[in-house]
Amino acid sequence: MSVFSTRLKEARTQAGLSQERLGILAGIEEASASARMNQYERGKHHPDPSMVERLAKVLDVPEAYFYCRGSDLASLVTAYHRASASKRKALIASAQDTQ
Amino acid sequence: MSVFSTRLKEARTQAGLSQERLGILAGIEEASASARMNQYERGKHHPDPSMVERLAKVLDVPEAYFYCRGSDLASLVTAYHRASASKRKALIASAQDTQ
DNA sequence: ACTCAATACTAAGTATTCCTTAGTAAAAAA
DNA sequence: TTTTTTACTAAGGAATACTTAGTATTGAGT
Repeated sequence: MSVFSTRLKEARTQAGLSQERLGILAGIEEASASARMNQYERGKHHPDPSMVERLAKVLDVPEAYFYCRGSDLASLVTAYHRASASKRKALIASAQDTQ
Repeated sequence: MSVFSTRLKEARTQAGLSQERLGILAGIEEASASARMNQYERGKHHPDPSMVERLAKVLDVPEAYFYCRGSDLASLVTAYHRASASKRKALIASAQDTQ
């Protein structure tokens, strides 16, 4: 399965949403939400950037999350996304310093 | 301009490559590398995941980099990508702990 | 086990987007 | 200024996504 599919399913199940419900919340027509979301999650098709943005918003993850290969990086970007401004600053700072 | 376009140009110029040269290094036919890369960088078209992967490899960034809205997150994921295993571990750890 | 409802999934055709071709425009180097 | 490199674009053919119309599968309730 593709990285995108894996992360999408991960975040969706975490949020406790069905494929169809997530699609509707992200603005897809009711009639096609189920099929489209399933195609994304099975890796049959890949959504365009504006759909990725809407999915990210509903799931409270940054768009970058969907493209993280390792679960370690995925958790890092999600933690950063959900963190306070001061914690974000601390993370950036420690990422910058060599060693 | 789209987030993708912005990050692509940023990493390409950082690497000191022309649009065409980057495209060729990423495996695009010489004849169409210039046009395609320009379309990506101007936001006219968006490459599929396998092309994103090849561009990321050439530019030494994680795929997620191209989808980072803020330059702060972009620098975080790039730093993580280029860091040693032990530094990665440290970043993950500090991201996990609350506060 | 059986039924009903919800959820997951799929094929096929139309709609949309991308990739290639064939160039022009702009910038940099000689 | 001329040449070369780099950036950029329109248009059509090629490939991919979206919609429709369903079929499986799972889970809850009886």
